[in-house]
Amino acid sequence: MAEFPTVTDVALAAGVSRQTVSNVMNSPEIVRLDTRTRVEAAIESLGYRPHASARRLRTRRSSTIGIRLDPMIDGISGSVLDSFLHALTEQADAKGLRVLLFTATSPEDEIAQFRRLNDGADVDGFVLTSTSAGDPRTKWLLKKKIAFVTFGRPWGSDDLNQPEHLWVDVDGWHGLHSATRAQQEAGAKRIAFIGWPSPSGTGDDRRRGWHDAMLERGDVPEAELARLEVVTADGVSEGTAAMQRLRAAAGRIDAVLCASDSLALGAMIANPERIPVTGYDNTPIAAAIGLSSVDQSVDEVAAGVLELLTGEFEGRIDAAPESTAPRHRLVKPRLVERRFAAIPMDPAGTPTRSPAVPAVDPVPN
Amino acid sequence: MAEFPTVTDVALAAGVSRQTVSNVMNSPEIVRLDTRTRVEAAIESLGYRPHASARRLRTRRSSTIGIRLDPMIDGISGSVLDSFLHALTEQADAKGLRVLLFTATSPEDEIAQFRRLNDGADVDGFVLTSTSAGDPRTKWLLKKKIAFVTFGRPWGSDDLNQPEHLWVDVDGWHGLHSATRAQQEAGAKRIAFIGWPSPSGTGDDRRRGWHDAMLERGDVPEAELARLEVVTADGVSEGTAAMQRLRAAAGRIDAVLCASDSLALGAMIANPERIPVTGYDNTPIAAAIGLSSVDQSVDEVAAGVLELLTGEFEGRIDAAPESTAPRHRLVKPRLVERRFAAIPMDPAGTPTRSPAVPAVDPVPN
DNA sequence: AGAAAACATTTGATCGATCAAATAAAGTCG
DNA sequence: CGACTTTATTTGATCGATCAAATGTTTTCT
Repeated sequence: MAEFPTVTDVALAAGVSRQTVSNVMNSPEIVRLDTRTRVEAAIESLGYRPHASARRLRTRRSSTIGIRLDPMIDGISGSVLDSFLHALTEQADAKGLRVLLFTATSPEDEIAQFRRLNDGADVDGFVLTSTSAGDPRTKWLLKKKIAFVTFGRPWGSDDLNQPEHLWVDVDGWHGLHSATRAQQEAGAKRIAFIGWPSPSGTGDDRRRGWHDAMLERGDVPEAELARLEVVTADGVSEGTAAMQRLRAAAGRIDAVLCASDSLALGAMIANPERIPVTGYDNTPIAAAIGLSSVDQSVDEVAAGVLELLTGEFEGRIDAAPESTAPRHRLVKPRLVERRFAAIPMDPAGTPTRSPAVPAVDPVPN
Repeated sequence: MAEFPTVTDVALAAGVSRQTVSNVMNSPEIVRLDTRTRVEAAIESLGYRPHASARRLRTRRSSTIGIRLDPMIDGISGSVLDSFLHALTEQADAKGLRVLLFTATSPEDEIAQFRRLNDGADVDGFVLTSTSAGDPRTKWLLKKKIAFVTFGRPWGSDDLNQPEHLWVDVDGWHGLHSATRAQQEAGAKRIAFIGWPSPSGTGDDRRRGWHDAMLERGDVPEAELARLEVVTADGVSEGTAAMQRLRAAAGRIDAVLCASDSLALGAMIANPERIPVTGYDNTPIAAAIGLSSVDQSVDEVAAGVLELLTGEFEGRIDAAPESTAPRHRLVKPRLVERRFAAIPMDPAGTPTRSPAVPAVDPVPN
C-alpha cells in the first residue's frame, strides 16, 4: 500500500470519499474550497498519481493519439516530419495527451494497425502524414468514424470538400510567392525554379507561388518563363543535375528557388558563382550551409492538428464533434533568409568563425 | 454490444467461459485443441480485440516503453536517433510492445516525466539516449528500480561497472579502425582524422580506432600523427574550417576520416581534389553526397535494447530480472563504402544519372 | 420558520480483463 | 474398478478509477 496509493488511500487520508478525490482531479470547481485544499494536500503528501489504465477503462478514453513513424527515405526532407513529431509531442503533453508511435509496411497494414489501436482503446485518434490523393486510409477512418487529422491537404478534388476530413497544411503557394518577392526586392529579375514533375499537389502549389509572383512583377515575359523552370525528382544529385541544365539553357540567372532543401543543396554544388539559392523546409542542412529556406512552422501545424483533434473540448477527443468550427487550417510558412554565412565555398578562404570547444560531447551518443 | 465485443461475448458465442477465452489468448498451450479452435473462430467472427487498458489494469503491466524525443539540434546526426526510433518502434511492435513518446526541457523535467509515466502505469520501462557521464537520470531510475536501457555506454568510470545498468552501444573504435584499414588497403598512407575535443566518450573512442590502426600499420611515425589530427565542435561549417586547417598544416593527405557526417560534409566542401572522405553515422546525407560512412546498425541496437529490456521473458518487462544474461551489448558498426558516385563536383561535368520522373509526389507532404 | 432549490458529498455499480482457487473431466495405476 | 493424478474449464474476486444516482448540507425565498 505504501508503494502505490490509490484514490481510496487519498480519500482515507483526507477524510473524504473516493469520488470527492476524483472530483478534485476532474472537476475541481464543484468541490468546496476547504475540502479541495485538504484533498490536494493529501495527494501531495502521499505522492498519489492516478492510474492511467484504470481511468481509461472507465472513461473509455485513452488521451493518446497515434502517429505512424514513416520509414525515413530522405533524411533531409524527413527532418520536417521529425520536428513536427517533436512539436506535436511537446504540445500534446501540455494538453495532457500522449503520443503513441507505430509503424506499418503498407496502407493496408496501416489500416490493420488503426483497427488494433482503436479497438484496443489504445488511442483516441490519429494524425496522418504523407497523405496522397484518394488515400484509402482516410476513407477507412471516415467510414469507421474514427477521429483523425491529416497534415497535408487531400489533393484529390472530391476529398477536399468532405467536411468530416480535418486537415492542416502549409501554404506552399505563399511560401514560394514570398520567397520570390524577397529575391525581387533584392534586385533579382531572372529567378529560376527547380521543382518536381506535375502532377504533384504540393509541388504544383509551390510552383504556382513562384509563377504568380513572376507574372505580377513582369520582369520576365510569360513565354520566357518556361526556360527558367526545371523539374526533376527530389534529391541532392538530382538538384545538381537540374542546376546544370538550368545553367546550360536558361541564360542569365539572378536567383534560384527550389522545391526542397535537398534540391537546393544539390543546386549549391553546381553553383560556383554563389547565385542566391533558396530551399524549402528550413532543415538543419539549410541552416548549416547558410541557405535561405521556407520554414514550414511545424509548431503552428502541430497546434492546429491538436486543436482540430481535440475539438473545443480541451483534452478530449471526439469522433463527431458537432461544432461549426473551421474544419481545417492553412498555416502560412515564413521565409528564413540567410547569406551563405556558414559556407566558405572558396577553399582558400578563411573560416567564418573559429570552432568553439564544447563543454560536453557534441554528439554524446 | 455489436460495437465492441468483450471476452464475455466471445465466451458466449463459443460456448465457453471468459477465462477460457483469456487462456486462448495468453497461454494457448493449456487449452485443448478443439476448444481453442472454436474460441479462435468466435474471436475471428466477432472481430474481437482485447481492451488494452482493462488488461493493463489487471496485469499491472502496460507493454509500453517510453522514450524521450530530443529536440533536434542537428538534423544530420539527429537522423541516427530518428532511424533508431523507427527500428525500435518496428521491433517493439513485433514483440507486442508499444512506444510512447515524451519530451522534456531538462534532466530534472525528464525525471518528473519518468515519475508521471511510471506511477501512472503508462509505461513499463524507458529507453534513454544521449546519456552523459554521471547522468542524474540513470541514478534516479536505478534508485527507483525502474527498468531502463540506455543507448550509449555510461562513460563515467564508476557507472561502467554497475551491473544494474543495462546498455547497448556501438563500437566506435571498431568503426574507425575498420574505416582506417579500408583506406590503407586502398593504398592510402597519410590518413587524417577530424574529431571532437577530448574529453568525449564517443569521440575519444572513435579517435582511438583511427590512432591504433595507424600505429599498427606504421606508415606514419607516431610523432607525426598529431599533425594529421584536428579537433573541432561538431557541425558542417566547423568541418569545412577543420579541413582547411588540415590542408594548411598536415602536408600530403591521402584520405580523411571524420567523427561525424556533419564534419564530413563540411570537409567535402573544402575538398576540390576529392580526397576520399569517410563520415560516421551513414546518414542520408552521406548517401546523397556519396560519402563512405560508418553505419551504426541501429537495427541491431534496437534489437539489443529490446532484448535487455524484456529480459528472457518474451514480451514482459521486469525491473530486476535475476538472469545471468549479459548486461550489455556492444554492436559492431559496419563500413559503407561509396565513391562520390552521386556528386558531380565539377560544375562543367555531366550528371552521373539522368533524373527519373517519379510516378507519385517525391515528397507527398 | 418551513419548503424549495442549489450545492456538496457519498454510495453502489461498472468498465473489461486476469488472477487464484474451485470444480469437472480425462487419464493412470495397483 | 475405485482411488489418485493430471489436465481442462469455470467461478468469484479484483485491479483503480469514474459514472449515475442517492443522500446530506447549506442557502434562498416566501
